Amino acid sequence: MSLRNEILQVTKELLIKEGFSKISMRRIASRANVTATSIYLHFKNKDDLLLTLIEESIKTLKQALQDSVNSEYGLTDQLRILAETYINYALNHPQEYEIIYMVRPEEMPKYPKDKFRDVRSAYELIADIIRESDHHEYIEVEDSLISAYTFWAQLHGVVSVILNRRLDTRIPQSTFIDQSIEHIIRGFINQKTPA
Amino acid sequence: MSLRNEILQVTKELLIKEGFSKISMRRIASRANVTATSIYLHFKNKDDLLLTLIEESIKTLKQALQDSVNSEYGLTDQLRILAETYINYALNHPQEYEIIYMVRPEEMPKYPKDKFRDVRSAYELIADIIRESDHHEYIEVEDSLISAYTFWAQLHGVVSVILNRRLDTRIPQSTFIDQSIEHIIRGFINQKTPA
Amino acid sequence: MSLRNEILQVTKELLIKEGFSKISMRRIASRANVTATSIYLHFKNKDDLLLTLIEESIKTLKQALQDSVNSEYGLTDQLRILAETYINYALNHPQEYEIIYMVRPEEMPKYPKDKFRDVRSAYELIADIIRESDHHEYIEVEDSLISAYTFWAQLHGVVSVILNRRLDTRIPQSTFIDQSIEHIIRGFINQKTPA
Amino acid sequence: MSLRNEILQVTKELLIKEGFSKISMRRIASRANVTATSIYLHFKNKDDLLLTLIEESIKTLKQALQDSVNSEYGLTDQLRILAETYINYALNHPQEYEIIYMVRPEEMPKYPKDKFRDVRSAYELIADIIRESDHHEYIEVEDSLISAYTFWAQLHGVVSVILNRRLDTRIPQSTFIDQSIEHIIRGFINQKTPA
DNA sequence: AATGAATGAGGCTTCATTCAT
DNA sequence: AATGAATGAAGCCTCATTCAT
Repeated sequence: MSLRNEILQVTKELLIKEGFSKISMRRIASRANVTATSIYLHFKNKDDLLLTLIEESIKTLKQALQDSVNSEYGLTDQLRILAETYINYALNHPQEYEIIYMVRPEEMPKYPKDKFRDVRSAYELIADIIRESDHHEYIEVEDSLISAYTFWAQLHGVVSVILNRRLDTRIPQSTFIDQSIEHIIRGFINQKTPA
Repeated sequence: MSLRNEILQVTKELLIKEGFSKISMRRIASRANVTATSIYLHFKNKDDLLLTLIEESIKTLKQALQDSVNSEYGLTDQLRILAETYINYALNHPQEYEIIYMVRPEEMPKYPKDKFRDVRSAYELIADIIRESDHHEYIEVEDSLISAYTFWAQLHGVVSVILNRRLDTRIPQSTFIDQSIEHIIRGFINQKTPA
Repeated sequence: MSLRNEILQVTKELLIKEGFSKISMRRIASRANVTATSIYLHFKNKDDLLLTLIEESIKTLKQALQDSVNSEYGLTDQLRILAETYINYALNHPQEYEIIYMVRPEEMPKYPKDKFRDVRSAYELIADIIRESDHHEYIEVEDSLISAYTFWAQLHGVVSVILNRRLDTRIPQSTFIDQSIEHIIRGFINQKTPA
Repeated sequence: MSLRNEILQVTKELLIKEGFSKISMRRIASRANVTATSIYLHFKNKDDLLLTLIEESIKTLKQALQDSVNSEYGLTDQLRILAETYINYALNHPQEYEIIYMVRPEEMPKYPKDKFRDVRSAYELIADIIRESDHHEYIEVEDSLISAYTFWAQLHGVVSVILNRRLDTRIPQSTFIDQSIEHIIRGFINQKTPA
């Protein structure tokens, strides 16, 4: 593995293990068995390194979602698969997920706006799926973009609770996930609350 | 305002404006127009200061939720009101919310376990409401605790998206909130996904 | 006990328990259950407090030595009793001993010269005893002052080793003391090294 | 001179000139005309710096003692030479001596046990010499280890008095040393105190 | 491509002391 | 006689970064 990639990898690990505030050039360097100075041969500065990380992470999440799209699924199945994909990605790549969604913009100096736009395009993907669905009879879609965000927000909530270790220890994680997905999907079905 | 309160206030502001990692005793002191040393007259150390903040924030959130409980409501109404209360609290007290739920445990050295338990008791409140409801015919409650966490996770997702400024600028915040609550409540109604 | 005495007592305890460098006005105050400010009501400043401590400690050591002098003893017995008294005092009042002899003058800002002179008068006491002794046949006393210092130096060495916890744990302290006193006394007996 | 050595040297000087409690990273740096940060390029932290100093000092003392051992000497001569070597070392390397014996363990956080053992091995050296001597008829050696400690304690006392500047100014230092060595050696000769 | 040395800023914390009450 | 609030200096240490090699 090239040093550049090693640095990126190490940084991801540090991020998830010790949190954003504990990331330092020295720590990264030490983990990668190089001098802090060496990092500057591959990245302009700390911001550059972190932004590179963000970019790459966004790319892999988008790819994972796109790979789970199949026009042959019905809408419900498609949403369920998207939800599962999303949650799986987040739990299997907590570092990347952390970087994309859980690091507050304020902590990221000079986080450029076009990166944000890049992240948003992931929701467009979900919005497209909902919009293009044939199954309008089943679903509430006054506005597919809002629905996409609603869908995502709920998924993000589920993931956050787990990644932040706020889930009650008495609850098995898989049960929580299954039931959450069930709730989320059901919320999208076009049935008004019974009178 | 007493200096103690001023320090707490300033810290909250710093937290929301610049993020957790930018909080420092010097910065807090400077904002409060005192020497860093003076903070130690009111708090044992940085942890003590942050934990005080956490404790107080948890208290106010729990109070807000408790105040919104009324046994005369039907379950749906009660859940809706809880959801609204929760989201309103988070948006009106972003600093407090941030402290309670969005700061990663890793960033909080020695975050004591009993504080965690304190936070959890807020979910128990929700769990109790679901459990004690008369309206079992309407709701899926195989396990009220899991349901409470699911409910909370979804609310947390909605709040996170907004507080983290990840909501698409084309979407009005209030519309997003209303629709999200609708989805969440609907997900709890006892209707299986149509075959 | 008056607060003034309480402060002196607490300071002595701190000195022996935590070492000179750990003594601080705040720590002293906290141990005495008063505010740091209160110390300044009884002592001009930290130096004043420490010097008071020194003065009082010197006084008690001198008194102990003087009390162990009895003109009816023979020289050897008198020296042995002085040695025992000295070592006992040091071990029973380690704080005072520490203050008098083991704190380096450099650590004690503005340690006044007349205080040093006061300490020295303790050796004069020993010197006097040696000088006035009838038993010149037994002892090497070309210069009683030097002898007094030699005597003291050896006692001090014994005490230092114990107080500094440098004595090998395999050696019982009492055995070490007994044997040391034996050696010291014997060194004073007027017998040339066998050819 | 390398900065590392310069730092060690400067620290030794500070120790003897201002005392242990006045040693600070800033002061050391300032004396060495570098930033405090630079010290950390050569030593992990303050303890590491001090322990390095200790280790090196112990090594040189042990070497000096070992070099003065010669199996051709008689015991008395050997002890006298050891005593002279010891005192000479202490007076010529006061900083090192200070570090090894006069700094209280309490002041030295995390002073590792194996370092203590290292120091002790110096006494074992003396104990060995006494034990292996042919001249048992002349000497009291119920327990050579205790004798070694007694011997050392007395030497240490002599050195302490001088290094702590407690020797009466009327007494020439060399006279004091000569006479002290005489006393110490004589104390070891196998003659009971006359009845 | 990589390093070692260095720095200035800033992190948390404790210090002795003063001042108004 | 005692306190609480406050300060400026200093303690140890880590940071991101630069520069010469």
